[in-house]
Amino acid sequence: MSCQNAEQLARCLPAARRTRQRGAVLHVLVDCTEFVSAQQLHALITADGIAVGLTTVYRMLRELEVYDRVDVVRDEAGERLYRLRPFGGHRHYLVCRSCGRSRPVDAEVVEAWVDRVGETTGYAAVEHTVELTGICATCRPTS
Amino acid sequence: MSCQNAEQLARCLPAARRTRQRGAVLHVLVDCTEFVSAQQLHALITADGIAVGLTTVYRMLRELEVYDRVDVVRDEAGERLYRLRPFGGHRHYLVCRSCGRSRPVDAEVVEAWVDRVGETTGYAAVEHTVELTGICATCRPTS
DNA sequence: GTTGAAAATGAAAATCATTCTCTAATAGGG
DNA sequence: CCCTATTAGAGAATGATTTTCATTTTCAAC
Ligand SMILES: [Mn+2]
Ligand SMILES: [Mn+2]
Ligand SMILES: [Zn+2]
Ligand SMILES: [Zn+2]
Repeated sequence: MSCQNAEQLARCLPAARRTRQRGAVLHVLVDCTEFVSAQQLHALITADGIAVGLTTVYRMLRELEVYDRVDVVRDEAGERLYRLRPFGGHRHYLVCRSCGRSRPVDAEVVEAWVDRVGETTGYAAVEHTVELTGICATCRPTS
Repeated sequence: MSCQNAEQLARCLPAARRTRQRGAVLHVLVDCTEFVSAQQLHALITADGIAVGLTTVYRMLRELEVYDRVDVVRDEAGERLYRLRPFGGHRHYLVCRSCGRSRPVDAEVVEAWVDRVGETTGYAAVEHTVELTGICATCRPTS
């Protein structure tokens, strides 16, 4: 089910030791096809019958974020949602406000625009956040 | 100093009554040229010698948001920052991560891209968040 | 000018995701 | 096995925002 391998992922991180907990977080995260919050992820791991502290889940997600292995978005409540980054660069997503399912969108246009803004304005180290939400076909009430 | 008028703004909201507090929030907000948090705004009002509860400030900002009179961004800590919306439609901003100064950017390209994504994917009611941050010329260390 | 119902206020408490602290557990090299 | 630096995690702390609810205020009607 994994589009990435948990062991491989572990090797990208600087952790000195291999623990049951770190393994569990990565294994479950690899199987997540949608964005999940730290708490949801913790619940999923727990549901698998593995005991891992919430603190550890938060720690690992932050670590993955620092090492650019996850994309992060905020939901409407400001809660942070994580998803393993499928490929090299980051992606942007269109998330259904009803069911939460997301699909990556082609944002080349936007990336180019961001670069241009950086050049035009003289701002350095320009970073961007781009998030799209909508109601997917499945969730749309049948008219 | 106002690019908008507080009284005019008050009329856009559904409030049934005119109070000293509501007036104060709007007056101070009108003079803010940069994004401010609810707490900063509260401090500014207090500094003006007007007593207004923090609760009331939060309430008004939420109201202004519901009625599309403010643009809202989140800083890196996830805190919400508000700014009166200058014109009809919403704007996107390039915010300096060092000093917080922001400038609107021309995002026509992005708006068009968003529309296209909506059409292409079949998602309804597509909404977007686009935020840019960088380091402005003033803040950049002189090399 | 008075009155009163509804609206608005705000102090204090609650919420809740996230971070911090600090002790106990343990991985893993020697 | 031993030792110790690393990791785990329970519980407390944090802090922005929201909720509660008793009190105050507005303003239209009298
Ligand atoms: Mn991008
Ligand atoms: Mn836009
Ligand atoms: Zn959906
Ligand atoms: Zn700056």
